[in-house]
Amino acid sequence: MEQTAKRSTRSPRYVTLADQLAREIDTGKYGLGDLLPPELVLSRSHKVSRHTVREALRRLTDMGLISRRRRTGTTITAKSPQTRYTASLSSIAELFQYQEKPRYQILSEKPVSANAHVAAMLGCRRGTKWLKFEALRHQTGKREPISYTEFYVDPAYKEVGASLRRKNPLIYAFVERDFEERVTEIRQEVRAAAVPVRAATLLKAKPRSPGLHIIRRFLVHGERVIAIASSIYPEGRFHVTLRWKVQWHRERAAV
Amino acid sequence: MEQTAKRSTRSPRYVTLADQLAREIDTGKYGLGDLLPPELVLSRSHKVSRHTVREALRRLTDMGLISRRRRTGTTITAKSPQTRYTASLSSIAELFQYQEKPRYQILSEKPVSANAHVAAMLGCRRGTKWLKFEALRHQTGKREPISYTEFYVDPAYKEVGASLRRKNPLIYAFVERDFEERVTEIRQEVRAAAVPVRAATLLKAKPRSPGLHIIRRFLVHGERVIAIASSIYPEGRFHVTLRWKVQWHRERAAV
DNA sequence: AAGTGGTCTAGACCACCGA
DNA sequence: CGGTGGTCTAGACCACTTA
Repeated sequence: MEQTAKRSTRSPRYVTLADQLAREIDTGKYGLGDLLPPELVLSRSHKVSRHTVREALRRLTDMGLISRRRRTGTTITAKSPQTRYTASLSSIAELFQYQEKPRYQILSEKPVSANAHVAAMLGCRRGTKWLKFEALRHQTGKREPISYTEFYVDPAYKEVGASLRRKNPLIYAFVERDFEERVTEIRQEVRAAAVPVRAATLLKAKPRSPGLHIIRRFLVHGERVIAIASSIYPEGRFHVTLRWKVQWHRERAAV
Repeated sequence: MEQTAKRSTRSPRYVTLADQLAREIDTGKYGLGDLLPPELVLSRSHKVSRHTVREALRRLTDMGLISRRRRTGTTITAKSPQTRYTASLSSIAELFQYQEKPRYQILSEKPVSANAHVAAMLGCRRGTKWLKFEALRHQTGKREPISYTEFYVDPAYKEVGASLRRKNPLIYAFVERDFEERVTEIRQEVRAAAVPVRAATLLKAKPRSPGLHIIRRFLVHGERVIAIASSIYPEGRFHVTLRWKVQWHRERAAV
């Protein structure tokens, strides 16, 4: 086998190699939790440079098939690709999909202790302490508010209170400023819900009319919830849009 | 400057370089649409190997700051990071968030020509031809259907018709099987909507009660729409969940 | 035709961390 | 301590694309 082999395929070697390894993982040559051979071994056995091996393994990592640790080696973490499509967010602000700067009107602020209902919604134990805010979001030029939000913040994050107590606070802005560096994960739930009577009054919407109920949980270290926003949007005032794009392409059969 | 310089920082060189370039882009040394110097120039001017430059540029690409094309060069596409949080989908099936295999019941099938309303929803010109299906999605163990879906498919994709005409078709399955290789983008819209009378009857739901209206557009080549699913989910039967995770971390000041 | 990014090799040293 | 992946160098040829 010479240097350039034949490579009738147009694919780079690292793609060919990645595909081959992916197939071997899928067909059971390596099982979940098994170790892939070290880079140098793969390099020798496949007659490519270590760089090419690393490029291939990077590809498998992007597919979510393997995870790598020094000294330990390369572990199989999945048998088939995990992340074919991805959507992205440039900032927390975008999660709320503002076209322009929104204004928030804080209606109330008080410390609360989670009762059963709140505990369920917040995914915490009963009795946990939270700082609760009620707010209306307004859009310039519109008479009716866009949404009614109940905002729960871990009391440990006191600076949030100060941010919100400012006149004309920007909830998203405070989240950005105070949290963005720390928030490692955001979980979002979107449901259909009738607009509750109290919210409807504040929102100038028809009580029990259709609405979106969106809960957004902000986590640090991927597990601890530090803030939750539970929002009601009456029909027609807001919608969630998402663009999923393919992250990588399957190679065409062959081999 | 020696080989190893001083590097009091623990960061690899490609990270340092990426951060420096990101800062230069942010502070206006390079403007939107400008070209970054070629790899070889950066390699010489920063006294690092081309490989290190490429690693740094890969990082900037991941941040969405630059896009690269052969012969043309490296173009600045944003002044600040674009994709701090990402969500992922392992397959098209997951878009519909099935816990188990759903069953679809096809109610009707007919060719249609887009009228104004359909054209608006599908984002196409009036008069465009589509193959339209109506379907109910059932979940085993539940008496009521989960959703009512109007499905529009580009007639060019005939095999879809065949797939759907099979007994007990799996819409997601056909999308997977017939489309997955080609679909490069999916756009999803989630709105609040009252359940229309016809859908309510089929779904055994209260007419005009709150529901989710979800439109999913399937695109090839990132622009041509080949299929659209417009679904109604009555309250309590379905919800959309998303997990956004930080993709990369800002480097700590320094430098 | 020429210059860009894309791929690839052969080597080297380093940092981490489990045995 | 030794072996792993992580970083880095100095080269080379290739493929694409547009001026």
